[in-house]
Order: sequence, then structure tokens, then C-alpha cells
Amino acid sequence: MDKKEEILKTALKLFVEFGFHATPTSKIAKEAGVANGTLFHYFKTKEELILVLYSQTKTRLTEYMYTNASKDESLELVFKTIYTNTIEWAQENKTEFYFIQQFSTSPFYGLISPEEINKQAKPHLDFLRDGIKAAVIKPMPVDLLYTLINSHIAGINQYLSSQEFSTAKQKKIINESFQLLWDMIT
Amino acid sequence: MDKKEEILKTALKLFVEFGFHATPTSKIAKEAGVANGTLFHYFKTKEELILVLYSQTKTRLTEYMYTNASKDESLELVFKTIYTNTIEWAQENKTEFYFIQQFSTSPFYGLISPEEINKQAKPHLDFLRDGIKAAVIKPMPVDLLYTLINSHIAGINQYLSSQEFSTAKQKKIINESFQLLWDMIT
DNA sequence: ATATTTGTAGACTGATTAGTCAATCATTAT
DNA sequence: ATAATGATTGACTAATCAGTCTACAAATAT
Repeated sequence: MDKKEEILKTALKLFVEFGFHATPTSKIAKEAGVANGTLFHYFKTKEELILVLYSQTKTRLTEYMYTNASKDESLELVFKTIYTNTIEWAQENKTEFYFIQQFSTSPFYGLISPEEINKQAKPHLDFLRDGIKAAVIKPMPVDLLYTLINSHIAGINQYLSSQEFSTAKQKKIINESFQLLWDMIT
Repeated sequence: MDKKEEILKTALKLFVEFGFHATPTSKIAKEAGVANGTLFHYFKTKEELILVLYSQTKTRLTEYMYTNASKDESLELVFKTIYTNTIEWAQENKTEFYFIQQFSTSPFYGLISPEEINKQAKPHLDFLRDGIKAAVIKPMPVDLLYTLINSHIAGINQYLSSQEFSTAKQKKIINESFQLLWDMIT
């Protein structure tokens, strides 16, 4: 399954660089070093390729978010770990993160089933509900909370990507902006 | 200049509904009720049409943001007016707002000159700098502040668009989320 | 009135596109 | 060994695309 991976990897890169509109399948195949037909062997249509790419990438991010977030710790610490993980992943996988955003604000997003969207969001919403029940997080609609947190993270990430920061400086920004967010929601 | 407006209006709608990749100029012309050649009379290329559409729409939003934000009022009140204006505009011009987001997270955004980006952001950054000087807003990089505020607004707007709220409920959400943001940055 | 520019039309084109197909090649199962 | 299955190829096609061109109409200037 080496070629399939190569196609996905190349497609991701080209979509981010040139956009969906200006990335022909022929270019993807060529740059991936496979024949035209091979692409369509693995993906029935260009659209399917795009959708698979999104689901896969989004899943990878979601999985990474919860690494080392052991439930034994305090709610704040777990939340901070998830927060930090997310920004770290975004910084280390800029193309992937940008692709997720590009996809999410495109008409393609409407093709993702509500089930899949809910499935992706569920762990986060559950976590926030726990936080409210424990009277740590302010009582408000979890959907609103979730959107607010996501937007905040997107913002921080945009800022971190806009300039070159040293690792130390970067850590400082992440810590401080976490505190802003945490104070806002608790 | 009726037809030019019609082309822009139709293009906006179609780009949001189908995306850049799946909106041929022929479809825009047809739905706008003009001939194919007319579109290219007003816009040299499809790309130019897209760029003009963005600049125009972004300018309209920026102008609307400052309506009734008289500098005589307190900083908080001015900021709240701008905040409320923005969300109101976004809610009343959902297609336009969505287009701005779609464009901003697409490779087309890279074609906007730094001058134009700075020009659009300048009034906002100046305002924030004043707020910091007046010791009202927390001292931090204005770029970070700006990004954070923008993201917050995008989030609230997304939430407001996700469900149908009554006008009263909507106002309540806007007020409360403003308070969250204001507390966060002051 | 006449000339000039500007707006509008839509048929047309050359290039490009997504996707197909028939034919090999590689791998695994029998 | 032989059969069967899946992977891979690249030439091919039918459709579509952005953009051109010629012609004419309307408005404006001289």
C-alpha cells in the first residue's frame, strides 16, 4: 500500500499549495510517481480522494490530541495537555492542519456525514460536559464552548505560524494563551 | 454597471455553494443572465474576478464594523459596538462572510498583497494599541490580540449559524460572549 | 451628423480535465 | 505448476473549461 500513501501525501501537499481547483489528478499522479490509472484504482473519484484525505487527517489529529492526557490528572492539567498537544501537532504538521481548515471552510465539508462529525466531536464534548458537571468549567452550551476553544486554538496557531519564534518563546506564548483561555472558560 | 454587479453577486453565491473548483465562468455568466464574453469584458480572468470579489466584500465588512463607533465613548463601549457590528454583519450577510473565510483559507489568499492586508488591519491594530496604551487592554503583541479576537468572532458566528436562535436569544449570546472576550483581554 | 468608445452577445477554440479501458505485471492461493 | 486475484500502466476519450474573436448595439464625444 505504498503507492496509495504516496498519492495521499502528494495530494495533500498539492491541494494546500494550489487549491482543489488547480490541482488536477494528473498532476497528483505524476508527482506521486504513479500512473494516472493507479490513482483511480484506489479512489473512485477525485472527490473521494479529497474526502478520504480529510477524514484520515482529522482522525490523526484527534488521536494525537489525547496522547498523555491521563484521566487521573486534574481537569485543568488534562485540558492543558490536550490544548498543548493540539498546537504542537498543528505546528509540526502545518500542511495537514492547514488542509483541515481549508477543507472545513469549503463546500466539501457539507459532504461529511453528521455521524462522522459527531463521532469526531464526541470525546471533546464529553470532556467539556464533565468539566461543567464538576463545576470547574462555566455552565454554558458545550457546542458554544467547543467552538470557542477551537477558534482560539486556530488563532494561536495562525499567530505562531505568522513569524519565526524560538522554541522557548513559542512555549511561553502557548502557556500564556492557555491561561487566557482557561480563565475565560472557568 | 448593473451587469458587473450581477456577475459579482452571482459569482459570490456560486463560489460559496460549489467552491472555486466547481464553478465555471460559463455557469456564472448564465446564472447572472449575461453572455460569456461580458464576464471577461469586466474581468480579465476568473482569478481577477475572485480577487475583486474578495477585496470588495472584505472592504464592505471593514466599513460596516465602525458604524456608530464614535470615538467619544469609552473604549469598552466602542469595542463592544465594533464587536456587535461585526457579528451582526456576518449574520445578515452569511454568504459574504462565509466567502471571506473560504477565500482566506485558500491559496488565493496568498495573492493578496501585504499592503492590502496591512491596510485592512491597520485601523484595528491602531485601536488595540490605544487600548493597551490606556492600560485598559492587557499588554501583549497586538497581532496576537487581533488574531485572538478575530478567531473568537469567527467562532461565535459559527455557533450562531449552526442553529436557529430567536433574536432575543441571539442578543443574549452575543452579550455574554462579548463579556468573555472582554474579560479575557483586559 | 459622424466618429469613437464602451458594452454585450454568443459561437468558437485549443487546452485540459476526470475518468475509462484493455493489457501487463506481481503476488498469493491451490 | 497453474490459476486467480489484485496492482499498475499509460494511451485514450468525451466532456468541459477558460478565454478569444467577430459582430453589432448603445452611448458618448466631436
